[in-house]
Amino acid sequence: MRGEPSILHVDLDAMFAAVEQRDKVSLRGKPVVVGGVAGRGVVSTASYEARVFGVRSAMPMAQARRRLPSGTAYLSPRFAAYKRTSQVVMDLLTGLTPLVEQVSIDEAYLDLAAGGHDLSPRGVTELALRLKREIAEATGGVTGSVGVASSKLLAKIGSELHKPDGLTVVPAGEELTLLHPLAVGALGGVGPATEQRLHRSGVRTVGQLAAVPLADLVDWFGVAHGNGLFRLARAEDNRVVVSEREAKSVSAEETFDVDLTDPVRLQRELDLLSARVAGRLRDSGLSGRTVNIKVRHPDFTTVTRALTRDQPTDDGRLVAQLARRLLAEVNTTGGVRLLGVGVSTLADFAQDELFSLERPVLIEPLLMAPAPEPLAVATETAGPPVWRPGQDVRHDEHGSGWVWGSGLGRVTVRFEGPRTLPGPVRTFAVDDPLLHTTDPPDWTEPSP
DNA sequence: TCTGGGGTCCTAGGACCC
DNA sequence: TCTGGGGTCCTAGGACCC
Repeated sequence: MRGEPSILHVDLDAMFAAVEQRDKVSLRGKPVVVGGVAGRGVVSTASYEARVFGVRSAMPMAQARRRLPSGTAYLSPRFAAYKRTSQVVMDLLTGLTPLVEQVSIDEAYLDLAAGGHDLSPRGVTELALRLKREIAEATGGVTGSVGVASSKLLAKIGSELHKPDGLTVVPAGEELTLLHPLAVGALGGVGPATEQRLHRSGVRTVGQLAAVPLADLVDWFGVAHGNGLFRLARAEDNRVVVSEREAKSVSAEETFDVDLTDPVRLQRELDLLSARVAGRLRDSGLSGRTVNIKVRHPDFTTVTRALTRDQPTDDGRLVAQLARRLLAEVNTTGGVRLLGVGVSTLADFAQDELFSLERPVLIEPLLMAPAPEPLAVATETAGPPVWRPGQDVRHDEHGSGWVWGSGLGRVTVRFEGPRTLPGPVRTFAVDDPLLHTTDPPDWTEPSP
């Protein structure tokens, strides 16, 4: 918590619906719902006209239809349009300060202290009003709600307080006055489960939460969450505004209109999801070592399986192969409602000079040699020499050797162990590295 | 015609290493 | 030779956010 209200939170109001109403005049003033229109879809965003009927984000679309009057527009999301609008707003924000943290397509935190602004309550109020005006003008009528306070916690609560098109400035020193009467659910990180547990102990407001001993909170929620709640209830929040965040995982999933049972169909869906994930990895210049799958059964129970390799990949076929192996561990005879594929433990190839030209591949197991004879291997490629001779060799206690590396073209591998049988020279084509990519066997580092 | 899709963070237990 | 303790990595599940 800072000594002045220097953190600003902007949240665009019902953004998906607002963009649709902006782009289509006939939708203005009418209930609009954007989301999954098909059988098992849910509401992404309901316009304020639709919220009057109790429709909310994440509500099943079927339920929303039962509540809403005829004449309501049910629309599939147009993400490209929302992204363009989002970018217009983000550009405005970066004009105010270099320290902008985009939380989602329609939300961001700004550190005004990094922008050299007048941080008095009056100064930030004028700045926020100007920003709101500029957002509405630049987007053609999409409004944003703004909160300015001494911490992320209070700024976010402030932007929520007078939606839509709202503005709340919390002067330093008034944080607790604002915070304590609120319901515990207003705190970020307090979802249905936490709220229920708190209610069970008679804790309904943030003020009541602030009276709960730390030991109880840790007991109920664990160390991290317990401590977090204890601090938030006191408006203690030192979280900084971070402009760049590294991705930790990439995933794709799909809920089927009808539960799937056909194993062939399941494998095909898995392949498609794997290709989607791998494509997005490559688009971002990323690759990952862990492949995850997610299976949701018809009764909504969800299981995950994961497998971590030694080397990262962004190859859809390899991801699919590993995903299939994981799926084989899951009982799908009762049907599958949702299937998901993810890749995590991400690596950034661009940072590794050795791999800057080509993607790494694992060449098939090459040689059996008597243990504990160390293997020395020289490799050459017709293309750029991406292997350093003698390096990148792995072998296990049984003497099996593998070569890691990257590159296309013909690769010659010579085995030059001092007492190894005269090394066979093997040459093989790596014109398609994917075909030579195999699952890494377990291996141990050669002892020096 | 209940319950999306993309993420992040935390926990707990086991394996493994020193 | 009745028994350690810390650290790291991995897996599975769950809560939460937009």
